[in-house]
Amino acid sequence: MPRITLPDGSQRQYDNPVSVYDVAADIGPGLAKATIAGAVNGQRVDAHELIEEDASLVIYTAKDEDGLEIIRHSCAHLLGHAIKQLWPEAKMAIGPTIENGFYYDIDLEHRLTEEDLAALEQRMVELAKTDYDVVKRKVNWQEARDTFAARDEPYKVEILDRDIDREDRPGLYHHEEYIDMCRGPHVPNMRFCHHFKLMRVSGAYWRGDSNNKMLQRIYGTAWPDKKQLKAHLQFLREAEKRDHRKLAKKFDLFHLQEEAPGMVFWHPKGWTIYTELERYMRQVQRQNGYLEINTPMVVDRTLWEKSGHWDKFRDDMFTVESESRDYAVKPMNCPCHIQVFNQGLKSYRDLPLRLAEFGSCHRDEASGTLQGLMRVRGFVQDDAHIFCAESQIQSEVSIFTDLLFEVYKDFGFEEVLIRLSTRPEQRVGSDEVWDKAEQALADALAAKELAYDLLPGEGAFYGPKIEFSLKDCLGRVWQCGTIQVDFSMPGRLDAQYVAEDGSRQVPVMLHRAILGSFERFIGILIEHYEGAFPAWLAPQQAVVMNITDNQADYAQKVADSLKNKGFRVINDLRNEKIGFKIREHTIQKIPYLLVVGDKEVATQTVAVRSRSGDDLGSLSVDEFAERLAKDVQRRGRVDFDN
RNA sequence: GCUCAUAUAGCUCAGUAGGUAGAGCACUUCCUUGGUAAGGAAGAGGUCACCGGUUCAAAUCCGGUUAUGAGCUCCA
Repeated sequence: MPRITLPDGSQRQYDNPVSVYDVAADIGPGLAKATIAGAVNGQRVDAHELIEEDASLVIYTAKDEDGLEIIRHSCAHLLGHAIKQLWPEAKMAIGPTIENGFYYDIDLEHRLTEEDLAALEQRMVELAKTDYDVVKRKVNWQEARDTFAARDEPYKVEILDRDIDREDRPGLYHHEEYIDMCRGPHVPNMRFCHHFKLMRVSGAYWRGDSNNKMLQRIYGTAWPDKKQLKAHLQFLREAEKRDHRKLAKKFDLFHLQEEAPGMVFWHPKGWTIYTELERYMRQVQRQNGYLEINTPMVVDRTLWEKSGHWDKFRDDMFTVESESRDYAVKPMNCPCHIQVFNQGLKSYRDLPLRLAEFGSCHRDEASGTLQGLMRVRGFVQDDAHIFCAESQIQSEVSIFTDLLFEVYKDFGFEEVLIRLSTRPEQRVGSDEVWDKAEQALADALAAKELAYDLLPGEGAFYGPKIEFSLKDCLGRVWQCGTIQVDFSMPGRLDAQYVAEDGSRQVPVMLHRAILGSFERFIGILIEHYEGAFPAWLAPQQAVVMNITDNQADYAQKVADSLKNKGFRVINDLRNEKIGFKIREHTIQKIPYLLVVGDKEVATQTVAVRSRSGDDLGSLSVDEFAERLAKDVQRRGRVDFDN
């Protein structure tokens, strides 16, 4: 006699066990029809699973996040159903949901082409159109294994053998003749899976291990209705236009070329953004107790051996040889910073000592990992190392976190993902030391009440880290800021200080960066602003345009006067119509367009237009300069120009 | 590094079934001096990524290399 409590607090009493679907039908036929699955006492279950005891129940429809995820998961099964019809020899691996969709990894000799993908999608459409019922059967472990062994599905058998307890009762979902194994829940009927699209095929290692066979991964996106599917595809098309590599060409910011893969040729406009960013970071660091240094780019191999980097990263380091000595181009700055720390005897009074460097680093990243500005081989970190006593860790982490968010605010970033990465398998330092380091970071985050994800095993080899990540135009996550506790390297490289009691102590080192690298951060910024940089970063802040040759001298004078005030101003005195010039510079997203005709010459003003097309009226040059100065001062904190 | 795809003028792209390359924009020159998103005309510009093979003949077919893109692995 189960008593069912619904989310609104109402209760329903039944004489016999009921399914989620039964309760939905009891509430109304519309809800019954829309029911995908449910949650009984917080546990997700299939629509037809029976509830025997008193329970709370949430009913999922396509409108719920959970319902949508189930739809996506079932689309993966649908893909499996279609694959096995078209390529019966395909071996099915796993088919989970991901953001916006799903994928299925399959082992298939035949290489799937674009046309195959279209044919596969077509078959999925046909299968889904029949609105067949999905039937779940819970079986014992042996029956599940026999089922997949009989169907020649070695990956499913391996999953059962390795990952599923012999006492478990795996769920077998029957999609007509196709059977998939899944914890579920899944949709009760394929009518929920009508709005999907297969996106691409790529390689993926079985169990995510590059020593294993590479399977073919088929990606799809799925939505509750046609409208949302269309909207998503539209979003992808729009995102493509914001791609920083595309915008870099459009705005002439930088280029990459074959002779220097993963290394950036900055053009004047891109380099202006870079140097303004650097100037800003230098100011931030000076105001926050950092001392800027600079260290060599090419350093003897023995230092890297001592630091431990040679052991772990030698394949990814560029090396050079000179007069029978081996050097490495520095892949990171920390060992060099310790060399600076080690000069002269340090006292506890010197701590925390914050050494900063815009450190140029090179890493010989695997060719397949390179990606525009986001993943490069040559880059500059806004790096700093804080040498401190153990007792100072938490406050330093805390101060740093505040500073990072202050900086990110200046760019208007709203979504920052925070993650705590803990000890990896290959590491240096004792477990005791790792315990302390991980605790220190967790405590600092807790004290700030910052929400974060835990990434076990993802830490650096010398210590755990907090990562602060931003998203690109497609929602891909890129680590930018970081702070890492390191109890190991200072000791390995003989750093010490004299403590209050006169004893020699090894300092703790905090590795930290706010932007991460200028390259990646600028890549993110280009996409974030879609090329419409706020005035303080805009390569060109204003353009002066004359209407006819008559005003050329005055236009030149206006531009010169603004340049003398320190602004980045260009003039456009070409023999073109004003509409043409406005169009060009609007497309180039220069914040301010200054038009001068006879009227402006007579009144000694400029007619100001914003890149968003607003007429800001006639201003004297001084008035305009004041306005621009204000914009520069407030940086990106306010979205002032839209 | 692995899987798949791509590589044609400065940019965006076309080039059907192998017969030594086209468009638009940009560029140069000339005309036009025009008040807020494209005025007109003419001209110049390419060893079709690179190396090799097949062929009478290769941008086109085949093999390799490099780079790029998507994803996987990696990421100090």
